[in-house]
Amino acid sequence: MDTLSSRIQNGDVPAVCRSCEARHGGVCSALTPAQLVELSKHSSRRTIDAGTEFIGQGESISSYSNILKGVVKLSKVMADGRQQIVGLQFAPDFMGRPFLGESRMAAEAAIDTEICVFPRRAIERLIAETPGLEHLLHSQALKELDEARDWMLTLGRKTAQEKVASFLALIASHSDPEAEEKSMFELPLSRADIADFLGLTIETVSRQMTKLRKEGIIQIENNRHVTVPDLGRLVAAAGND
Amino acid sequence: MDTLSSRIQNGDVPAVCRSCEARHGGVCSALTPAQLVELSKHSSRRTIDAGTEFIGQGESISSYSNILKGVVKLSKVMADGRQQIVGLQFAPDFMGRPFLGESRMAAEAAIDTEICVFPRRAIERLIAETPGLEHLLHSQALKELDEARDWMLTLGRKTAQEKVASFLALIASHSDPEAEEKSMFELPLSRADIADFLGLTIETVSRQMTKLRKEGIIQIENNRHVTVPDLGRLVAAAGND
DNA sequence: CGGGCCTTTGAACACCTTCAATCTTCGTGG
DNA sequence: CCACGAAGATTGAAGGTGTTCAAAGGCCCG
Repeated sequence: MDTLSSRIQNGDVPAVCRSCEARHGGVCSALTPAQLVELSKHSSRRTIDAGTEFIGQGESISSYSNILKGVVKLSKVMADGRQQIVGLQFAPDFMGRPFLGESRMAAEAAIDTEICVFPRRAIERLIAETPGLEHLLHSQALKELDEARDWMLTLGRKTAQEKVASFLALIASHSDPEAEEKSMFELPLSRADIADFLGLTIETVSRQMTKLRKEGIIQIENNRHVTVPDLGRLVAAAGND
Repeated sequence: MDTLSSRIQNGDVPAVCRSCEARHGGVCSALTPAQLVELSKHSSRRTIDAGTEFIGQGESISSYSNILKGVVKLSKVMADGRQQIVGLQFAPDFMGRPFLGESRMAAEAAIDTEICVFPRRAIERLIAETPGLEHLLHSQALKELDEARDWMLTLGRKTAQEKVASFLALIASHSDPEAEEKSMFELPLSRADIADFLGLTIETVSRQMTKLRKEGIIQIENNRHVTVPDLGRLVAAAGND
């Protein structure tokens, strides 16, 4: 629209940030061009292969990051190995636990993922001097809290079939943001991951997927590719009214 | 210590706030005396009897509040009546979901509770003009997110016995903040509430309590009064290493 | 002391898990 | 291009943990 001013504005923005999606929805959208320039000097892009854990549970944290592409799973492990995925993060989510020196969970790329890494000090300084940034992070924390509590209902009170349907509905909502009816997507998680997200076993997940398929609520190809002909039926199977 | 300046400072603080605990740990600690004066004009104390629901799921929100005394349970209900408690709040927690017009869950006093109620507009104006307040609320949101995710592990991966022990350990930690060994407290929840918090039935909760009692990990008198002779054993029974 | 509610206890059952075998998919190398 | 092997997914049968249904016991308050 206003090509002149946007050209000028872009002129101020670091080259690496110019094509970055996170600049619009992510934390960087709360920063001024000058702050972006400063931050970009200390930040770096990183590619993480599927299955790579890049933050360990209990590990001390020296950096934050932004997801540019991909899906990250956050998980907790008990001493005897039992595991629970406590959150999935998608682009352009911010990752890290502000104001806490160590991570209370592990972070692992569910599929091939790209992140932009910022030094911890730089972010904390920016938060202190940029109310808009703290507001944005506060909003994301509240959104994640809402999601965590929704999932507590799923974990505590839903049946295996409802749990699996809830998971599929969650992924569908992140794939086709505004699809009203049909939906198609690739599952970012293996059956084992889905089980750890739902508090079930691999076998139960598999059986419930088969059941949903036989009931015509979903179609599955090559294990990961899912088609949902009628989202309404899936949501109903998830127990969400 | 400096009695003069503290007298002057107290002189600026509204009478109703002077003896209020929340002024130290709660949201009000982030406000200046002048802001406190202004806010107190529009706020009011309220006593809520045990079992009274004072915010409904899906209800539109016109106020926030601070817990002065008591315990509040936050719960979600499914269409068919299945219920899950998704959080417990203690004094001096702030209650309400900033930046969202309606509540995604119900709030009910678990025991007799006192709260200080603020009009929504007043709080949102204060947040916008007081970075320290937003920081405090952000910190509380992150703390609640940590708690919610810890509980997801409990709901998804722990056995009934570990769940009940986890609940008792949680209550113990809120009763005797720094007790190293022994602990005594009154349970703020009925067996039915505990079941809804743990994703179990009343009967299973009862059976596991009996089991913990027979194993000597806890003592119970009059259903609600619990003594924990050795917190270490309870924590171990909760599966926390 | 009686009534109601909450809690405990018991027995049968169901759902999910466990253990085990088979099948599919996909990457690798011949 | 196909064959092979490993990893992941599905399916089956048996078993266990927690649920459901039912009854009895205990606590609180009139």
